[in-house]
This record gives sequence, C-alpha cells and structure tokens, in this order.
Amino acid sequence: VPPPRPLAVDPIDQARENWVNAGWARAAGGMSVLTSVVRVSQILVSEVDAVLRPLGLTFARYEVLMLLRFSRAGELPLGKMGERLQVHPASVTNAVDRLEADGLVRRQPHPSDGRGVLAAITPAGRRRAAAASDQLNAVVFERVELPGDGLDTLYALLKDLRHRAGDFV
Amino acid sequence: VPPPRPLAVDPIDQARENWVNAGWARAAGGMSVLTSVVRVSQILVSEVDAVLRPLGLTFARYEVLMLLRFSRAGELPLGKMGERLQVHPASVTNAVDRLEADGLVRRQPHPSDGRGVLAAITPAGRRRAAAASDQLNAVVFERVELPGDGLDTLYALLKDLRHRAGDFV
DNA sequence: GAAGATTGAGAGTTCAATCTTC
DNA sequence: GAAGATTGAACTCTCAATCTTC
Repeated sequence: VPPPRPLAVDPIDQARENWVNAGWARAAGGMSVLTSVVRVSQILVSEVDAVLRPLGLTFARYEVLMLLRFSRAGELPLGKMGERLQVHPASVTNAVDRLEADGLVRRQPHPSDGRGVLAAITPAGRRRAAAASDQLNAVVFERVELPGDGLDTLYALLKDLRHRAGDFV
Repeated sequence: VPPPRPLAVDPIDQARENWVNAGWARAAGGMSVLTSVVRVSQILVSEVDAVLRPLGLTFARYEVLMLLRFSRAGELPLGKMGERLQVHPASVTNAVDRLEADGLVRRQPHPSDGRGVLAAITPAGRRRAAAASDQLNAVVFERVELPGDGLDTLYALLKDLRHRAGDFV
C-alpha cells in the first residue's frame, strides 16, 4: 500500500499552464475545472468507501438504502431509483441483489404493474442505514469545510453546472 | 439506451432537505457538496469518454498520453506518471499496455535504474493526442461555462478542498 | 530489506441481448 | 411495439502477491 505522498506542486496547476502554453487558453479554464472535479470526487468517494467498508456497504448501495429510508412507504420501484440516482438499470439490479443478500432490502412484486419490482427496506436495513449515516456525518460530511460561505458558493456553482448539463429542469 | 430525461426537481436539493429534517443540519452542506461533486464528475467524464471513444481512448489513457506529450523528452518512468496522475501503479500498467498495443506508446528500459520502465510517446501517439485535444477542447472544455468569474471561483474552491485533503503541499 | 513493475482475483459499471408484461 | 427488469460479456479500478533489481 503506497502512502499517497502529497506532491510538491499542484499537478492541475501544471496542466493548466501547459494548456495555455499550447495555445489553448480558451479551454484552460474548463479543462482545469473538469480535472479538479474528477480529482475531488475520487478523494471524497474513497473517504466514504473507507467508512462504509466495515459496514458491508459501498457508496452506491448506501444511496439506495437512504433513498428507501426517506421514501414514504419504505419501498420504491427499481426504475424510479435508477432515475433518482442517475445510474444504469443494471447497476440498480446489482446493488439490490447485494442488499437483498445481506437482508437489508426485500424484493416485492409491483401491486399495479406486473412488469415492475419494488425494493423495500427491512428493519435491519434501517438500522444499518442509521449506523452508516451517523459515521458518515461525523467522519466525512461534517469535515468537508471551506472558509466563509465557501460551501454554499461551491454548491451553487456545481448546481449551475448540473443544470446546464440538463440534469434537472 | 434510455435517454436520461431531466428530473422535475433536483434530487440533491431533496437529499439536502431530508438531511436537515433528519436533524443532521450540520452535515447537510458537506453531504450535498460531496454528492454534487460526484454527480458533476460523472456527467463530465461521460462527455469526455463519448468524444474519446471513436479515437480508441479513455480519459485515463488520454491523461497518460498528454503527460508524455508535455514532458521534456517525451518519456517518463511509469512510477512518476502514477504519482502525477494520482492513480494506482496497476492502473498505469494497464493504460500503458493498451496504449502500447495501439502503437501510441513504447516501453523502454530505464537508463540508470534496472527496475524502472520508461513509457515513450510515439509519432502516432502525438498525432492521436493532438486530434483528441482539438476535439475535447472544442466539444467539452470550452463549453464548461459559468457566468462572471464562476469558473475561476469554482477552481479556487476545489483547489482549497484538494489542499485540505493533502493532495499537494 | 525496500522500491518498481507486473500479474491474477474480486468488485463495480456499462452495454447489448433477452424475457415478461403492458 | 414499448417499458421494466435481468443476464452475460467486456472493461476498469483496486488489492494482495510475486519477481526483479537496487
């Protein structure tokens, strides 16, 4: 396991400089923002996964669990979850398979549509979701910090990008 | 292929609201920023991959190619590339395998360290890198836009997060 | 013994194809 | 015919183990 030593200079700053020197100044801002977003995503997801691993969960399965936890009846059609989580139907099937094998979720027939399948959270699933949330809040979410209103500004800018990409209306 | 229809309401806003209602207001900001970063990363990387796919590249392999393109001698040790790109050594091996199979990169023995291996970009690799960069700049990077100095602000905030995570000194 | 690189196993995602039901 | 869900193949990433060279 190589302890990821911090680099002396910021590699993304270097890339940005390379872009400008190559005559691509107009694209330098977008390139460096994109690379930064990807890198921060890697960092944060690996922190989340490290917390969830001992609980037998991944970020994707945790999101499924929380979606059910916050739903009115504790159950949702698989397709709806795929839409909400913006993931491929096959990923939902896979996640529900794993959660069901661990007894955290149950598959149920859709009451009105014979094609559909509902996933329902079990009591064990609610307990696991609560434990995971407590740890994630304390160890990761509450420690994502920025000076001043940095977090709110960041959220608004990212929301703007998502909106422009057509992520929501 | 399901055309990802935009949702009527922002799912991350909903999650944020759920967090506050659950009594986790202190963690709501971090949770929604983290989820936003992950989502934007997914969107942008899939746009990049869509551009690179016809060129036989992925984002990871493109980054390797550009690292070599911007290096002084057009060649670097595999380990150095792993550090700069912040990826696992096995991922570098895999990327170089694919690039070498396509004739875009050549493996060379390290001149002074018998353990090391250099990857050197070939003329075909330079042509492929130039074509990929032209398209990425025009189709993706130049279209990542925000009003005012939004892009610079976003870059600075993400850099702050990376710095706090120990990504660089 | 430690560092650089490779290998094979395990997990997750995406895609195309399939099956059932509307 | 179209939609919901599942399956198997292909790909990528990560991890542990291995091999060579310092």
